Order: sequence, then C-alpha cells, then structure tokens
Amino acid sequence: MSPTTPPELTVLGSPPKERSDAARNRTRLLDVAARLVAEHGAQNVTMEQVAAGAGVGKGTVFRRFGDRTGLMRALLDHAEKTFQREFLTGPPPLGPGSGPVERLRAFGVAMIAHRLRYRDMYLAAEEPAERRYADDPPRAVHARHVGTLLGAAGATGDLELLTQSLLAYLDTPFLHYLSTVHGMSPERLGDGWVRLVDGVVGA
Amino acid sequence: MSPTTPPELTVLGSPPKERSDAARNRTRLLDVAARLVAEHGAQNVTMEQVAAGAGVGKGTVFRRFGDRTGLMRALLDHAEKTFQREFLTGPPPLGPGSGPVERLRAFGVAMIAHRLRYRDMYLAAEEPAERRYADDPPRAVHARHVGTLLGAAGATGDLELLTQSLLAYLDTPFLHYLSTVHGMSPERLGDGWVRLVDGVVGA
DNA sequence: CAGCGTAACGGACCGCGGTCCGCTTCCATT
DNA sequence: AATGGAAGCGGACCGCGGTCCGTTACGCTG
Repeated sequence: MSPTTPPELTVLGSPPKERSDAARNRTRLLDVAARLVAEHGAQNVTMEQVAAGAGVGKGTVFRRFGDRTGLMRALLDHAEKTFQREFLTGPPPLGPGSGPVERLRAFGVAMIAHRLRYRDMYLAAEEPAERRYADDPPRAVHARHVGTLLGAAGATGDLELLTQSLLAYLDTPFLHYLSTVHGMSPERLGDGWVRLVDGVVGA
Repeated sequence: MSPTTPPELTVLGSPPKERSDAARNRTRLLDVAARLVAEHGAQNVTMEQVAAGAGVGKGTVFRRFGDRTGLMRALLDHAEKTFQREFLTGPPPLGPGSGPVERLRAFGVAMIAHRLRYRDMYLAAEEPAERRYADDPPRAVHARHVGTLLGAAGATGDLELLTQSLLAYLDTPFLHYLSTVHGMSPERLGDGWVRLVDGVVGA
C-alpha cells in the first residue's frame, strides 16, 4: 500500500460516506418533501411529485429512502431526535432527576403530545401490518427507556412484555382514533396513560 | 295498490334484499377468495385473481365488497361471529356464569388465540392508518363487552378509555409482532393480558 | 490530468388497487 | 308476455408505489 492510503475500514457506527451528488440530492429531496407535506398533507404527496420538485428521477428517491415510509421516517428524524434528547438527557420530570414512576408518567404524556403533533407524518410513516414495529430504531430506544424505568420503579415479572404493553397505548393510529372518533383530549389520553402505568407498577 | 302488494318497507335491520345474480356472485366470490387465501396466503391474492376465479369482472368484486379490506372482513365474518357467540352466550369462563374479572381474563386469552389463528386474514383486513378502528362493528361489540365486564368488576374512572387501552393490547399486528419478532408464545401473551387486567381493575 | 471502476441517476416499465360508464339482466307491474 | 327502470355487470382505464437497467458522473489512482 502507498504511504497515503487512507483507512480502509469505516469507523464503527459511521455510515460509509456518500458521494457529493447523492448528498446534495438527499437534502434537496428532504426540503421539497417537507414543503409539499406542509402544503398538502403527507397523505396527498406522491413520490413522483417529490422527485419532480427536486429535479431528479423517481428512481433516485427510492434509492435514497427505500420506500415511501422511509422518506417519511427521514422527515420525522429531526423531531424524533429532539424528543429523545428531552427524555434521555433533558430536565425533570421527563429527564433524569425525578423518580422512575414520575419519569414514566411524564414520558407517556410527552409522547402523546409528540405523536399527535406530528400525527400526519407518523400515520404516513406506518409500515404494512406484517412488518409493523419491526426494524424500528426509535421504538427500540423507547422500549429500552420504558423497560429501564419499569425496572427502577420496582416492577416485577415479565418486564419485556410489560414494556410492550405500555408502548401499545402510545401507538399513533390508536391515539389518533381516540382523539378524533372518540373526541378525547390529549389531557384525557395522558390521564389514561398515568392510570395504566400506576396499575402496572402496582402504585 | 293491488291486494297482492308485498310490504314496501324492509324490516328494520334486514338489508334490502339482493338480486339473485348478485347473491350468486357474492357466494362464488367468497368461495374462490377463501380457496385462494388458503392456497397462497392472504398477502398474495390479488383482486383480479379472485374476479377471474369466480368468472366475473373486477368491477363486480369491488361493487360487492367495497375494497380489498372489505373482502377480507367478509371472509372473517364467520369466524368472528363464532367467536362472539362464545363470549356472549357460550359456557363459562368465557360466557355468562363466571365473575366479571374471570370472564375478562378469559376473553383476552381467547381473543389472542383467535387473532393469531387467523392472523393472515386479520393483517390483510387492516384499514389504512387514518381510518383504523373506525367503523368496525366487531370492535364495537368487543368494546361493549369489555366495558360491561369492567363496570361489573367494579372498575372506576374513565371506563371508555380503560376499555380502549385493553383492546390496544389485542391488536393483531401487535400480537403478531410480539409472537414473531420477540418469539413470545400465546401463553405468555395471555399472561401479559391477565396482568394488565388485574392491574387495571385493582386486583 | 487521463483513465477507470463504481456509485448514482433517470425514466420507461410493471402490477395492483380502485374507478367509470355504457351495456346487460333481473324482476315488478300490468 | 311485454315493458320499463333500476340494480348489477365487465373490463378498459387511471394513478401510484416500486423496479430495472442502460447511461452518466464522481472521485480515486497513477
């Protein structure tokens, strides 16, 4: 090897770097997609519109984002990261500093607000029923967080399943349904979460 | 009016009768669809195949069943009715004769088995995220049943929301996910249900 | 700076769900 | 049995998500 050879293995966790045209197209596509979603609603934005708006071919959109739900997830990424920072390292009662039960309560309440706020995109980001919830990194983060808090709160038994039971309550289509069809307010939904948590940790 | 005039108003609750050719096509379509689903899986059956197999045009299928999910719901109708009879009028502990908490526990356990058994069609019968759970007569029956039992069990507070919280645990894609990705057995899922119920009724 | 291997590109193409509308069939009435 | 009108029918048609593959452009190497 020549003396100027750069490292051949990418650093663990950093994705292989993108070619410049690819990177440019990704940001243009996200910009256009965000604009179109804000303008017409996630429901009414087609992949072809996004491609045309960014001045690229349709194939490029699919190469970058895999499928429609991948594009939507990419759009949600920033909001999701912000939310994660809040409950992982933010101020109490959501972040560290409060007791586990209090943090658990706050987590659900915040998640309900978050999901309802971006419901349009969360609904559009849903995977088909067969692969729902699988390969979903944010969900894994939420699960670890809830599981840890449950443990710290002294909950006993099948914590893995208990965690999933709680997450089921925070499903966006479910919250959306209760909010629209049953006319339930976020506060009411939050109270429901608190009650569920209390019941489950034996408070 | 002539003396032989039949009643002009259909009896409340009985749908306006179907023309003979329409009725014949409905049964043929359901037969063919059931066969194709059994043969290739609900996932891999197209509406056109069903139409062709029944020797009718595609438009006819959609006229009868509205959309793909409508056809799947129709296929599930028989199993669903049977299940409803079991928990509404069948023997204890599922049917009347046991205490409300015991019936509630049995209901969830039976539902988990039922949904996993027919998961293929339940997954295919799912509505898009925006209208999920809305206009779903079986769900309304389940909700009334669970709500009634919760009340009889002496649960207090927001029974409507409590009912929905419990139903969220019985969602087919959720159960399917836990069963496949997390490798959880029906028994384990049943235990999770029981724990949830006990926590919520304050047992 | 020329050459080259590879990633990226673009848009024609495909399959499926769903719609539309001119034609057919049923059946109530006389 | 004839007839009129409504319910039903069929299949061409449309739009969208997703794929394929020949072409293009990036950037590394010498």
